[in-house]
Amino acid sequence: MSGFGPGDLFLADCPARLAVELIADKWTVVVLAGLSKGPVRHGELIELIGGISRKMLTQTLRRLEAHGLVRRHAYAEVPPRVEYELTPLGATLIEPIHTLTEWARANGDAVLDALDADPEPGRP
Amino acid sequence: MSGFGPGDLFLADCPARLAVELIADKWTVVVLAGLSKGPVRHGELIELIGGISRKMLTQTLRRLEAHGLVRRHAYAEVPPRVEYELTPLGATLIEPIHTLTEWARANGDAVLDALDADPEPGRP
DNA sequence: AAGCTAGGTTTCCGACAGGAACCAGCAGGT
DNA sequence: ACCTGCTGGTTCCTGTCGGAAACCTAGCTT
Repeated sequence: MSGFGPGDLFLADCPARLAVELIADKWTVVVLAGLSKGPVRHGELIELIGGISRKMLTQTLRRLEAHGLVRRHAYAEVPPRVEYELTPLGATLIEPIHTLTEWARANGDAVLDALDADPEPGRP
Repeated sequence: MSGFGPGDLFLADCPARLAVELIADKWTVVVLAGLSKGPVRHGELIELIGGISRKMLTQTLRRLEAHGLVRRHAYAEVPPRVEYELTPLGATLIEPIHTLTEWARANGDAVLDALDADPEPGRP
């Protein structure tokens, strides 16, 4: 059943758990996907992603930068220009994320169907 | 660079985005990993995972159940016994999650190092 | 002088995460 | 009879977080 071994399951405190919490965030995965094609500007990400506020974009990018997954490059121009790109470490995260989004693309509808069929309003 | 195509990046509203938001939650990934070995009881998950409250466990499981990824089985015994197990759909999610946790296990320390080296407290 | 640009920050408010305490319902001990 | 314990779940309360909108910087254009 392709599971995780007994002590293999990451419990509290192990670094795997921290890393999972890193990306288990509403926007992180989407932002990383947006960066996967190469350097992108702040504004480009805003309209590429759709639905994210500037505040959350900046916040997410700063956190990724602090974790060494993203590098920020600000050009001293007017109007200002800022580009973000994945670090080598960050690039290694694209593959797992890609696996995930492929699953989502394949099974998203099934999830939607279940959600649509299930809604037992009350449970005694 | 193994990216996502131009229109391939999931934007708002596509089902992939919804599915990603499904699992982009603090506990969902960990709970699914905990279920990957077969039927597990509520209390077992509590102590297996460590750090999750009963409330959040129940909440997460209910949501996964509503999305068709988990099935709940309550035995009419005393003391009560409730087991949770993955549905076939839910089982298909284990592989992507496994890819993710493998990445986490391999790169968790690098992330920790970056986090530890970076902390530029203030940016003007 | 007013307005545009692009990235970022601040302010405010509603929603939610999370811990602690409580509940149901019956078995077994005293 | 009474009390206590086991297990899963729910309610209450509070700290934190997400999101919208306004404001900021700093130069160039009108």
